[in-house]
Formats: sequence, C-alpha cells, structure tokens
Amino acid sequence: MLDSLKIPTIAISRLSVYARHLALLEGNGEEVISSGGLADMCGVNPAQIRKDLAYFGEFGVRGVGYYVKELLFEIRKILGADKEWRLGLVGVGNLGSALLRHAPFSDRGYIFVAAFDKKPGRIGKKVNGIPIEPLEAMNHVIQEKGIEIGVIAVKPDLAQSAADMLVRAGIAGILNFAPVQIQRPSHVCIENVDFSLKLDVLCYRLTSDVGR
Amino acid sequence: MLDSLKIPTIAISRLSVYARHLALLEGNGEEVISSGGLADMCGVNPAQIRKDLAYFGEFGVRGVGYYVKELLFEIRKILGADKEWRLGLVGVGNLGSALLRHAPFSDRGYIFVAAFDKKPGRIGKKVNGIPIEPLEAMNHVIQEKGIEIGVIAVKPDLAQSAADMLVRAGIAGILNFAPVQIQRPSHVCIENVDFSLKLDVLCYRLTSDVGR
DNA sequence: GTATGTGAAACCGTTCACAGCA
DNA sequence: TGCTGTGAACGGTTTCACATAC
Repeated sequence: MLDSLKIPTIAISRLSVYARHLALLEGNGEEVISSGGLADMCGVNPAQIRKDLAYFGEFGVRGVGYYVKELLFEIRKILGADKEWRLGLVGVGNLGSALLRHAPFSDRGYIFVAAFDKKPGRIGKKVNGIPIEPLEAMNHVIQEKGIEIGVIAVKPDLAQSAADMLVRAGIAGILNFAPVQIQRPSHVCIENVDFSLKLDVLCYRLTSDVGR
Repeated sequence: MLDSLKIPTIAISRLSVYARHLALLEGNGEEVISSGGLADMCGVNPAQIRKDLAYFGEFGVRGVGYYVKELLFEIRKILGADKEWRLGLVGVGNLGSALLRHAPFSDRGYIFVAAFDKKPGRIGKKVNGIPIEPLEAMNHVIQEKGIEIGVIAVKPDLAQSAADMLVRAGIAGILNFAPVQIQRPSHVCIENVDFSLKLDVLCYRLTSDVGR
C-alpha cells in the first residue's frame, strides 16, 4: 500500500473496468470473487488486479478472495463514483444532443444540468429537459448550478475557446470529444474521447492485416 | 527501420495525431517541419516522433527536416487512411444517429453506407440519407455494400450479439461504443470507445485532487 | 489448502546522446 | 552547421513467485 505516490492512469481505468464487472457479479448474487476469477472476466492478469488494488489498501481475505459488495463499494469510493457529478455540455449538435440523452450517464450518477451553444436558433430549446443557454451565460450558470465537469462537443476549431470559457468559469475537469489537444492551466484535468483516432488505429490494423 | 516486428498501438495512435497536425501545417502552406517543431505541436518528445517513423522507413532529410506534404502522404498510407472505408452501424439510438450524421467521419474518408436496428418502428426510416435495415438483413447488406467496418452503438447487453452477427457476416474490424469487453475470434480487430471509463478517470483525478 | 499481498525479475516504451549525412 | 536515424540508458508497468494469512 503506497497511497497516491504515482498511481498510473491506466491502473485507474482498470479499476473502472473492475467496478463494472463487480456490479454484474453483484447483480447475479455472487458474494465472493477471487482475483483470478475477476481477471478472467476483465481479460487481465490476476497479479495486475492485486497490484492495482494494493495502491489503495488491502481489500481481500487470504485464502478466500474479495467480497463483491465490499470491493465494489471501495472501488467506487476510490474513483469518486460514490457521489453525483453535475455536468455542463458545450455544443448541442448531433453528438452533444446524443450525450444529453445518454441514459447510462445518469444511471451512473453523471447528471447533465446545463447545456450551452452559440447558435441563436438553439437557445431556449430543451433537449431531454435541459434548456440550451447562450455561451455568455456560462459563467453564471456554472456557478449557480454547481457544475463540476464540462463536456466539450463543439467543432474542433471552437474546442480551445470552449475550454478557455469553462476554465474561466471555474471548471477543473473537462471531458473533450473534439479531436484537438487542449491547452490549459495545470490544475485543470482533461480526458479526451477521440474516436477518429480509434478509427485510424482500426484501419491500420486492417490494412497491415496482422490479425488481432 | 524494423518493419512490422511489434509496433506498439500507442505509436500508431500518435501517427494519427501527427497526421492531424501535418494537415494543419499543409493548410497553412508550410513546406518543411522538423521533428522538434512537430513535437511541440503534438506535445511529445522529438525523439519519439523520429522513433515512431523509424518503424516504417526513413522519411526525413538530415539537416533539413520533413517535407510536410510528403510525410503526410506517407503516414496516411501507413494508416490505411489513403482510401475510403465503408462502415455499417448497428444500433440507431441517440448515439448511433449522431454518428451517422457526424460530418468529420465522411470528411476523412469514413463513409456509413448502412445502419441496422432491431426496433420495428425504426426500420425503413432514413438518417442522413442512410436507410435503417432490420438485423436480419445484416449478412446480405454487408456483403452487397462491401462494408468493411462495423460500428456498435447498441446497449451494453446487446453488444456481444451485435458483434457476433457482424463477425458472422464477415466483418474483421469493429469500433465498439458499448462499455463491455467483446469476445471475438482472433482475426477480428476491435477498438473500444469508452466514455464512461474516461469520466470515471476524470472524477478520480478531481476527487484525489492531485491537480493535472 | 487456498488466495492474497508484495519484493524481485522481466518486459516494454521513452528519452538521451551521438554518429551519420545533407 | 543542423537535423535525422538509432544504439544504449533509463524509467515505469506487468508478470512471476513466494511468503503470509485465513
């Protein structure tokens, strides 16, 4: 147990995967799982799971395994997934609208409470019950509604200025769907979702067909 | 130059990023760029760029740098992005519809030519000019339209069977938006786009606020 | 006996530093 | 001189193997 002295991001994303599978096990009424059993489900090495967990504590019972409910609870606590997160969307186009309606988000405690767009024609309309506000309202709305995470779904050329506005409004966490590198102050966290890049990788594999 | 003897996936995704920035440079009329200059734009180490390129050949001129147009052309060739790719979508819900309308895909040579859904109410309708077909038509349509890549945008519990159907229809490349591990024969390539996972990582960072 | 927690080894990707070449 | 291409050094993650605990 080393606590937060350099925990690799990839270990965190694995925790998210473990949580997903633990939730399935819990739904099936399973009470106990071994690192080997969970590893098979997640497609990783058992030692990997034990090492990942060891960053944060000792959650298992030797000779037995892990109690599903308990481990799931602990991982959710580690990830910060044991609370509701309030999201604000910038860019209510095709993708943005789909995100506002994306049920799995709210199911998991990620709630969109505001949306912003620059097109006058969109202002005032509602998507999935969420009113679309003008960009100028961002500062005020983000403060008022206690928004903690900004989601960027604008076109690439507007992504940087959208990020700048979010940062100016006090946002410290951004989920960015635009295929651009966003510049930001060091206290702001960004995660990128870049599906053009994934498509490129896929096509590379298909082209150089080495299988896999 | 080692050719395809173990090229890490992460190197491939960096090539995609390099291509993006080279396209910008080309648009600005720049003719030559050094690994250092490109590295600054992409936020990586110059040696990294040279190493990544060295997997595939020698594309630069010592003492000069890389010719923008030429390098872009070569990287596109490596990635297989120098041709059109025909995509088929499974699951025309919120996200699926957004993907069908996603302009940046077609701009880059990724063309949706078919869409499939299980809901009878959706069959026969068109989204962005693409008719929605029943799942049963998948085999036939995929053959007929020469679809090479399947895009999965169904709910998690249906993702595996969607993948199975695609594979049975002869698809070898899948872009999966469902937050599940898909099982598949070893000749089938899958890339996952998992934004719940990215949100979890972001929330971890915000929770354990180590900045960054 | 069985499965965890963990130091040590193996592996892999990144960065350095410099030789090679325009 | 300047920048690429690359072997060698470095750093970090994964896997092994076993002591430890139930």
